Amino acid sequence: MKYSKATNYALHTMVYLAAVSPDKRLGVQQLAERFDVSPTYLSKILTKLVKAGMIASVSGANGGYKLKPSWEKISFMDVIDAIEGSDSLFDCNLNHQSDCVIQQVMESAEEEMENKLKKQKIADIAKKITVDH
Amino acid sequence: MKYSKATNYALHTMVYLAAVSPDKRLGVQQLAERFDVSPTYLSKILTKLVKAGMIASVSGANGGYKLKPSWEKISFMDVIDAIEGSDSLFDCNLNHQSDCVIQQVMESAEEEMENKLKKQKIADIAKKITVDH
DNA sequence: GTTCGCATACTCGGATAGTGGTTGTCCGAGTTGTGTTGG
DNA sequence: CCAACACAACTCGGACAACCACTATCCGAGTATGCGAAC
Repeated sequence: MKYSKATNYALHTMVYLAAVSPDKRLGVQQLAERFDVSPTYLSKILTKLVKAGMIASVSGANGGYKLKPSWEKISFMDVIDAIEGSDSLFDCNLNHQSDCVIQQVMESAEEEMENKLKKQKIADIAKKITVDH
Repeated sequence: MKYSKATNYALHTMVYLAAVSPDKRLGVQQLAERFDVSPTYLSKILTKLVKAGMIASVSGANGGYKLKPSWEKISFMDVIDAIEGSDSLFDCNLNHQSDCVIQQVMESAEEEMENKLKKQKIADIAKKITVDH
């Protein structure tokens, strides 16, 4: 089990947008070049972030992606949910009568991680960035 | 991203072995029937637990699987590691100069979950089981 | 009664295959900025 | 000088393909148990 590369690209893009300049519009080509991905693939990932309401896309010449006004509230968890979906990491598909105790344990452990990720805002990390990411 | 079904089967098997009777030997057929899996597939999963030193397998007539003496120390995390491997959930494969801050955030969040899973012993959960699981 | 051998029940592990999700690529369509042309 | 038009740059989104991990099955090999036959 691993987080997908798409999640990685999404997180890096968000942090980069926040670090460089939250108002600046950046073309997918520049972003793709920076992260060494194909532009069309990155575009597909960013579309998910657009649908989740985190960034805005501008078509046409000089178009690109830009953070939306409410960007400072966005957490790591938000981005991950947008890409991976918000399903639980663990599903007990066995049909026992009662609620599955194992399921409960796994979910509560997962919550620990999610709480940490909800606290971590993209904006906080963007401040720490110097050149890269 | 999801935990595999194999992990679910492994956890259920461990809890079941601990609940029924830690010394009792159970055939893979009974176990498979209980969890509604094919015996050969479950056997393949349990082999990983054997190699991790959690259970012992006995060949031949009246053979089966049994918990090893040290079973009470086994945590959820141990079982998950045995099945899924102990790699980090998140790998930043981008080559930036410095250490990736995003990677650090993800790893620390993951640790929160892992700590919880390390505290949860199979034996503790086995006590809560009545009939099923 | 004891021992040997065989059938039986069982796990082990490699080979194999289906399936679904991830990772990409390709391309046509739509959109915006810019420059050019014609009045 | 201004308006209309054409072109270039760019994103959008669907279709499609390669790849890999997960899931699962099959079967031959090895192993322990128990029963029966032979001495």
